[in-house]
Amino acid sequence: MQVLKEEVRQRIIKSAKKEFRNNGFDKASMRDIADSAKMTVGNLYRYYKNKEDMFGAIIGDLYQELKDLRKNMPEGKGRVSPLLNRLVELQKANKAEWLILFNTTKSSKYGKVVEDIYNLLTEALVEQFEEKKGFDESIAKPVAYAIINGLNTILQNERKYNSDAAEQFLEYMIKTA
Amino acid sequence: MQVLKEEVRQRIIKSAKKEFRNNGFDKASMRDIADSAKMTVGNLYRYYKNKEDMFGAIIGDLYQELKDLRKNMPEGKGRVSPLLNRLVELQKANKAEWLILFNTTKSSKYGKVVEDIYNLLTEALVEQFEEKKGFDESIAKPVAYAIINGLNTILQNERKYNSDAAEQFLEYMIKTA
Amino acid sequence: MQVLKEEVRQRIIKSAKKEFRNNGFDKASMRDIADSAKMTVGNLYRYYKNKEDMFGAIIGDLYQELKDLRKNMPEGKGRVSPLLNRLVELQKANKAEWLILFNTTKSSKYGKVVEDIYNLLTEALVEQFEEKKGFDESIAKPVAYAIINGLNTILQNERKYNSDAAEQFLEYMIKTA
Amino acid sequence: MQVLKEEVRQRIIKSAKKEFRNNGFDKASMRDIADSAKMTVGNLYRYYKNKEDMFGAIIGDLYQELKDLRKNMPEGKGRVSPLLNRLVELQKANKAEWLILFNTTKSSKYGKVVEDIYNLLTEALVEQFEEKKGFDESIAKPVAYAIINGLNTILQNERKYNSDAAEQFLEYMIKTA
DNA sequence: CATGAATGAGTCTTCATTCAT
DNA sequence: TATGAATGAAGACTCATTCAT
Repeated sequence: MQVLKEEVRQRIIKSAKKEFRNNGFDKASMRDIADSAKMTVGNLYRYYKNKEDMFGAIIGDLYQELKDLRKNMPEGKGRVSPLLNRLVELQKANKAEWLILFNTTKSSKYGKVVEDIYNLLTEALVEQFEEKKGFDESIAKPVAYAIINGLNTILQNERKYNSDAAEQFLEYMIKTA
Repeated sequence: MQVLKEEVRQRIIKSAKKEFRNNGFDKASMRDIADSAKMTVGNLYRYYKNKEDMFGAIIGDLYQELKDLRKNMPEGKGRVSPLLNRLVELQKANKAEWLILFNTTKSSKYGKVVEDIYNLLTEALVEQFEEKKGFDESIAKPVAYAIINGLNTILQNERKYNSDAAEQFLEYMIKTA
Repeated sequence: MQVLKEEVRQRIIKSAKKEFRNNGFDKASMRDIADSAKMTVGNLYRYYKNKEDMFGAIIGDLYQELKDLRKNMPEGKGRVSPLLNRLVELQKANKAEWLILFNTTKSSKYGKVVEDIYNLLTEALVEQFEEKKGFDESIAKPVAYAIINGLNTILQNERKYNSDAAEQFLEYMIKTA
Repeated sequence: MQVLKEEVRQRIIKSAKKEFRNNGFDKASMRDIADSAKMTVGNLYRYYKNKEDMFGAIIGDLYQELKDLRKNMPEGKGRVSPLLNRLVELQKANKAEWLILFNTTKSSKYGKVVEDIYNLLTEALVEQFEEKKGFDESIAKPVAYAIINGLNTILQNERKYNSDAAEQFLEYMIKTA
């Protein structure tokens, strides 16, 4: 059964997404991906140089967007809102990829970006907290993690992205600040 | 030099905690644990049946506490606060174990408890949101995840548990609700 | 664009020669040969049954010449010179093939011929040494290998075969004997 | 069947030597080495970090000697003899290792040394040829290869190193120069 | 009570060869 | 006549677990 290249590539990506999402990069098995894509392991390597390359094919675009986020965002005070809006946008557009990327171990090349996003949001929150009395900047970091993990939860649990929930959740998280 | 059984067991647990915390269950290496505990791999297996058993010995107590949490907590409205207080208490008392447990994959036996805690908090929040206008119950779950992940971030980043930060963070997360 | 069979065959042989010479039989890659010949791997197999067959197509003629060498050479004393002259002739005429063949592992079918050439020269030298005092026949074999490997070195290092060097080298190797 | 570590290490080295000598580094198979040493592949790796490490354990000493040869040899004219004597000495003391090393591909880390030895001998010969009329320096390189390959042939063919043959062969190769 | 040697199934990856189109 | 997708067996290497001593 001879198949078109592009169709095969899609099948691989689909299987790989599932595998990476369920098991993370390290525990994802090329054999399992191959089985699930109904082909041999060897054939995987005709499409992707190696596991990392395959991973990159999946989360590469999102990875770039996130890497560029810092320089594409306004600096200084009041940047929390635009930043969050952008993050939600990216989440919506890259649901599976986002979850895969954010479950990657920090040590890998791709894990760095995730860390950086947390830091970016933390910084933005620090500035915001400076304005308001009552909250110490020491909670900026936990709040940043809270926000992103909360958003990820929404992502994880809805078949289609629940924009309402995201909006409401952000309102909840931010309004006090 | 004959060593007391209990002393050895402690050495193992100490090394295993470090290893599990740094690398997670899957990537933790029995050999590294043995090396760090200054003994041979074989000896590890005299004290613990296998890797999972050793894991259980570490997070077992906390695991029990969390499993019993549901029946030890008051039911009905207004249980958010006591629940959170109890969780913070447990975190403080089991810092390393908590982080190890909450970074475990959901699929394992121990992952279930973590899920259950998220659910318990979610339920409590649902009730609370019902009272207040303005927030839908659909965000109860993300808020629950936000809270716990925020707390974990505090745990992860301070050498000694920063109670102030935890308190402040909870205040931030809850006061609107 | 339909291509003539013979032209294609030549392209393959040319690429294969380069590949075999650079990497030897085992490390030569069919894919690289195909790429370098600007065709697909599958097509290679329409022209040659397999890698070994392709190898045979390259060194086949030289292989035959060398196989027949024994019966085409005069027997008895004084055959060292004509033998060496013939070898140099063949080297000049089959530079790439010669180097490919002589770098092949002894175990293969083609390795046998190489061994046989060494033996033929050894035998001729034995006779020669018997005449002269001073040299034992036990060094006939090392001298045979020395001669051929020395010639190969010349082959390997000059862009165009350096006849002077070959002549001088042979003179050096033989004059005493 | 529990065995002493050192005995096992010896068994591995013995099998590895045979395998490396027969097939060279690249084609040597860890599985075959394990089989021939009557153990599992995994166990090989308890003794040697990887294939290269195992290779190094075999030819490491000889490799060092050869690497240091240049600086341990006299400079200037008349160094051909001492150099050859030293080479023969090393050959005698490291028969199997020598043959393994000299059949290694030039590209590897260890292949460099072999090349260097050929060059060292070539240089020494160039000087010698400058003195004598009649031979051009262009044959220094082929003569160097001839000498070493001739010596290797002796090594390869005798069960115990045939010192007489080596001596005689060198006399044959050198006396004219 | 402890050692550490050994196993075996698993991992990613490569490549000559085949075959549907 | 040619393509290139797919296969399958092999390669080096890792690691939790067992067991003889």
